[in-house]
Amino acid sequence: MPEMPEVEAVCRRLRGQLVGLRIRSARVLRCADKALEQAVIRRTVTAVDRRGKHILIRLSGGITVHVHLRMSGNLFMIPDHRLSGASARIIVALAGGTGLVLEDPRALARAEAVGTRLINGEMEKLGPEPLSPVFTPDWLLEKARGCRQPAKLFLMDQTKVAGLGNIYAAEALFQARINPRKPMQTLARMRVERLYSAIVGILKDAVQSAYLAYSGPGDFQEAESFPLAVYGRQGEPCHACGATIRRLMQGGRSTYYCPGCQK
DNA sequence: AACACGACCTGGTAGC
DNA sequence: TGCTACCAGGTCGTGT
Repeated sequence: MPEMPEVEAVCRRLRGQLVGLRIRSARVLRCADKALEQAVIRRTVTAVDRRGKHILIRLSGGITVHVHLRMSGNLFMIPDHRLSGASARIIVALAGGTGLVLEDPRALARAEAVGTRLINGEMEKLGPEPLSPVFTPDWLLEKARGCRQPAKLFLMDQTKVAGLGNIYAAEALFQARINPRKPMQTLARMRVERLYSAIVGILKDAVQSAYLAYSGPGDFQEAESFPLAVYGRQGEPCHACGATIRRLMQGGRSTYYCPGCQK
């Protein structure tokens, strides 16, 4: 479910509530190896970082809890660690009695306790953060050169740009008026620049709205107040040109696009 | 190298 | 109502 903006909202919220707290105990029900319980006990949370869609909870002693929410995961604090919900997969009891919960009805989320240096090395394999200065039109242009990948799959590829998922990739392509099937190498410079602007613009807005809407528990769908131009709208008219929004399959996922606007 | 596809999981919903 | 089929914001491993 969550893409970068939702993961960012999760991290910002956790950062304020979790940093400085000591872990009393942890209970792994699913989604992680049992070894995590012993790896985190009696350690203190020093920071909460994000890289792409990955959440990195830094602990004292050079340990990081690496969490990926995948499709339906959520991570939030509860006032009492004994009162977690039905789909709680990992429950961490903190000093003061509060709790940190990894919740995921589908149990596809994953967590692991690893060495901080090791996981930082792994994260280097990801593409740049789209809202960081490293991500530039030239960088995108360079990556697009000689790349035969369809534009949609390129945007979903976390080693190209970190954090875009199925929704925002589709929305960015719509805004840039690029057909999702178009191979990256065939895009003229101007269109790549337009794509760059669309990615940055959409993610900035989405981060803002995800942060304002996100309250911890509950799901992101309800919290989603970001206006979607094409995603999930197949059969409906395009707001820009009136053509019917279509759905196609790419890499086993649905892609939504406007055949009138996106050439 | 570049793709397709199944696996991992459960829940919601549309259609009969 | 109750069943089935399909769909879901992600990633990985395997096979062609």
